[in-house]
Amino acid sequence: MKYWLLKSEPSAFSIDDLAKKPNQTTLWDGVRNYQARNLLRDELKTNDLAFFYHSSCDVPGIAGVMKIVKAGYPDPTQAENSERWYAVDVKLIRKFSQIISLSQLRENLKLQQMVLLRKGNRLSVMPVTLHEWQSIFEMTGEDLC
DNA sequence: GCCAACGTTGGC
DNA sequence: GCCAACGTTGGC
Repeated sequence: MKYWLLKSEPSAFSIDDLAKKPNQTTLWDGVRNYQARNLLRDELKTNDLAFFYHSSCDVPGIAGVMKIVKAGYPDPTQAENSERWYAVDVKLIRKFSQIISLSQLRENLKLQQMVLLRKGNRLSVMPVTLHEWQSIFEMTGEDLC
């Protein structure tokens, strides 16, 4: 099993929006970047886990955890009959009691190598190592998923 | 609103 | 293939 981080602007779709979806499940669509697309199409697998990251908002950071419940398939929001862009289905597993803010993540020396924290990073789908996953759960004080 | 850092486009 | 111009992302 692998670990991921998926970004969304909460003004467009937040973790609370996901919580309101039937079965707390939705498709993660609209990714229009080839590197992120390749990960969605080829690497994210059913039962992988992913952080839900809130970007471009008052407190950017990690809001909770999702599970990939359907691996990559052509994004139905693109022009008809194209297979250029891909989506996955995600299910909410847990909303953290508090956002793990970007500034907190930057302060954690164990996360210095995290893709999210690298200068200029703009990927909306990115891998998270097991070590990083565990370190972030230590920051939450919650039980590991 | 600003701007750095990337990604994409399109002329050559 | 190069690169300038432009568009987007996303933190601040």
